[in-house]
Amino acid sequence: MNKNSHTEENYLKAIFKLQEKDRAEVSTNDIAKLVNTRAASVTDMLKRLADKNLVHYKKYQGVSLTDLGKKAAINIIRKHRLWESFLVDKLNFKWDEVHDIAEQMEHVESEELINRLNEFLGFPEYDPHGDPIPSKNGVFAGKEMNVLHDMPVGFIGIISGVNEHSQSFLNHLDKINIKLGVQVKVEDRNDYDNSFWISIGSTEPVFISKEVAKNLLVFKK
Amino acid sequence: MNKNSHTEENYLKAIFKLQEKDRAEVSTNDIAKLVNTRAASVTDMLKRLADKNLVHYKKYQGVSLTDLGKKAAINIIRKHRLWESFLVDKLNFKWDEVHDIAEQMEHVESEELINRLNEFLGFPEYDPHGDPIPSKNGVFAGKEMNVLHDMPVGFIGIISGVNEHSQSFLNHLDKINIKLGVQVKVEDRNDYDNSFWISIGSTEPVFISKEVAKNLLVFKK
DNA sequence: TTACTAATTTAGGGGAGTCTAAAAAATAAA
DNA sequence: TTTATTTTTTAGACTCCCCTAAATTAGTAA
Repeated sequence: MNKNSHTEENYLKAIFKLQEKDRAEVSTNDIAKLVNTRAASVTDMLKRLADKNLVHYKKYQGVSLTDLGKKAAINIIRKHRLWESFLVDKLNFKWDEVHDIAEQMEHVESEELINRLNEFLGFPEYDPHGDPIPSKNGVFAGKEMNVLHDMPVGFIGIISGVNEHSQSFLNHLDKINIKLGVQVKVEDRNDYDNSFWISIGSTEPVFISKEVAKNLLVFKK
Repeated sequence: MNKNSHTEENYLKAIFKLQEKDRAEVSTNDIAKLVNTRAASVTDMLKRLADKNLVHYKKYQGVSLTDLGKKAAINIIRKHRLWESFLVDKLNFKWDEVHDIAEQMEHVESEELINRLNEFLGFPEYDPHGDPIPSKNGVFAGKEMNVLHDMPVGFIGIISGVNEHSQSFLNHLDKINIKLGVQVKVEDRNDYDNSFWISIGSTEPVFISKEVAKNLLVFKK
């Protein structure tokens, strides 16, 4: 993992948080507020992040994280929440005192350190504020995965796993542009054959059969 | 205490260490080596540090820390050594693995954090390398350590510190089973190359070169 | 559709910290 | 004491991240 600067990490984290909330493309102004800087500075940084393939960015269109960027963001959040747990559980800080300190500690760079810290804390699943601590692989606890097939029209979630691991199935997913981590929305379902219309991200809806829908796992958003 | 940048803190720490050793004015070149940069960059920084009243500096005359600078340097060293203790005592790192991580953690800014960490660790007086941890007020625990190299045949003592903190040196010590706290006896010394035969605890005597002997500190028993 | 407003981007510049190359001072050698 | 060598400093430039002011685009209301 190529090291990103502290500043870059803070931007990634901010974008992730906004994306989580608004489920949409993130605006320059909102980022500026969150990282406590000016819009012009944000634009500057977005270009740099795009160059490093950490965000998708088109002028005036807002940004979203790439897979790489999301991975980096989640990693920072993982570190932040583990350190918060440490501060509260081991050093007896109160839960409202730890944010600023964890904000600094989250930038310490050592995979091994975080793994050991995690173990030392007894593999906590939630931080002192009740926020889930993502695993090493970026999976958040506390969100049960559901089979897409069982979800109602209007459901919005994140593709987070598969029930079927065959070459042909995974290949099919690739073709219709379904990847782990992308957002899906159930647009419509056909009662006759239990097939679905779903939209992936912000593209045109695609058709999937019940066979596919039964093998796709989603997080509720 | 006005916050100094990470970089400034690293320079202060470096100057402190050099001053400790040579007890003289510190040279630009030596600093450059220690902070892993070029002499020109050091000169730049020295001016900035002088402006902030952290060092006494006159062109071509070398530098020394002001009281303010020394206070800041000691504070960083305190944090560094406390974090090293944490890493070894609580997270079970080996003593040769912790330096780089502590180098990052030492810059986390929170008085309260360090005080609580200190308490959590049981108010340790020495870090895992045997170096004294300065108190909040900058007082180092006193101890009369001797360089093993200067000890006569027959000397018995306790390994209590090192003069050299490189990964490779510490690793070498591990290999020949030298750890802090173990008893050593000088069995023989070879005048030709100043190498030693020493016994560690009750095992067979081992051979150490003068380079090693000069970097090992012992308490008289 | 046009005009206005809000959001975003460009242009230009600044500070911190880094670098290389060249000049100046200090030190060592002849 | 003059010369050669080493150390240190200056000069000029680069990157990262920030800023303000002005221009551009998008969105909204008339």
